[in-house]
Amino acid sequence: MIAILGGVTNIEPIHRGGRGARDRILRAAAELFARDGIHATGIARLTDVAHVSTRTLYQHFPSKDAIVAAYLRRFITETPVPAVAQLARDDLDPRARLLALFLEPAPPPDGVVRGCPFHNAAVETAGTMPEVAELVEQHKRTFTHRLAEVAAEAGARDPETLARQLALLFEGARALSTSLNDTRPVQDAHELAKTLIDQAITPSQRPG
Amino acid sequence: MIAILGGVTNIEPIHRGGRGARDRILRAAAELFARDGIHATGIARLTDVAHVSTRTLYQHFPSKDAIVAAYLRRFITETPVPAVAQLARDDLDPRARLLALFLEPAPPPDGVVRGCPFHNAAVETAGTMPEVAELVEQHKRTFTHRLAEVAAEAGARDPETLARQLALLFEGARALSTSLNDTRPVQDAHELAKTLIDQAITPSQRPG
DNA sequence: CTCCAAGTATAGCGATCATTTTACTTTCGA
DNA sequence: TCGAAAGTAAAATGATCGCTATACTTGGAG
Repeated sequence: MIAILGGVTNIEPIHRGGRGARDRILRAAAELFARDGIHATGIARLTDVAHVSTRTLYQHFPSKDAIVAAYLRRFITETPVPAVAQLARDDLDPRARLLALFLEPAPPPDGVVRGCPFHNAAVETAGTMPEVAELVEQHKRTFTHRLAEVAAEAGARDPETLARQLALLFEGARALSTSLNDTRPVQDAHELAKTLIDQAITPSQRPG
Repeated sequence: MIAILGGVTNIEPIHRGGRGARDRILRAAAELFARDGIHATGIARLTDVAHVSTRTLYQHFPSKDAIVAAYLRRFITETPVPAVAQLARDDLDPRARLLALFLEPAPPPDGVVRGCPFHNAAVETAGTMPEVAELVEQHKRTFTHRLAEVAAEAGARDPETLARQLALLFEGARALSTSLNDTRPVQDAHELAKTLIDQAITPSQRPG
């Protein structure tokens, strides 16, 4: 049972009293884990950026692994990855929502392009954190499922197949952008997605 | 100037005398970095698997970073990533070579699917190792270039575009396989690649 | 006002990191 | 055969890791 008080984002069990240390920790984690990586971000750095003492941090989380898990969970329950949030926009028709996934992301301030936080976490942890691996898998599965729903809404002949294709394209765009340190692949993915979507909606026209 | 003696793989400057410590180190690196990740692999573990003393390791490489760079360089100069090696097979026609990229990889012994070593290195180092970032970018660029060559050979109307699409698909297949810990996306990529290649070769048939 | 949870700062824990050092042994071509 | 290079084992470097412990300060509800 989740109480929603005022307009404040408050999903996790309410930690009574106190002034938002937990929140600052998670916002610091969102910034540092995504930008510098999980291994490269130590607890000390986390407490510095969050303006939180070590003790407070460990009163909110039992371990760093738990912070990593909470960091990912937040992208699911509270602040979705921006691209994924596009799927929920009610000012766009379904086709436009699918394409909005591939809008060019803002260039990173430090010049280093970073990919999907979930995928990055999977790469960094390499199966050593079962909870993280589980969260990543779950997220990618529900993401593909959401894609299929929107694809169906858009009138795709085979929504599941289109969804898997777009998921593939999305992951490829992010990953290749990271490898090349350039967001050009997102544009390529956008164009390819457009033709795939249109082919999947328009009745088949190929010979045979 | 590089001397090629006998049939032995010997590209780096010849370290006279001695019995292959350098080689064992790099083979251990290939196994451990790829499977467990770069950060998770310590020098101690590297020396254990390579059956090499710490001192010997540091007589061959100035630092761990240098080992990481050499590990990646080896995939370029000596033992290409298996999928990339498919592009060079002379028993297949160009179209089949492009498709061979997406043959299902052998399932990992430990049950943890790992993606492209170059991409993984980019994610793990997050721009903190300039030489590594440079090697990853270079590799992805030349990979796409090779794709374009084979695409041209296969008679693609626009080889560069097809190459970028296939590169996107390849990266996506590997990355999503890592995230989902399942190689299913490689099959999806295979199917999509087939239609993309055929559409790119067959004269356009779409309305307009 | 007063109490207490939530917060602060900081020192220190053992473990592990990459790297260096000391001292000794093997291999092999000249 | 003999000397130098390449190898070995193992201890110690200082730094940093995640995490704990000690001692003190705040802020807001009853």
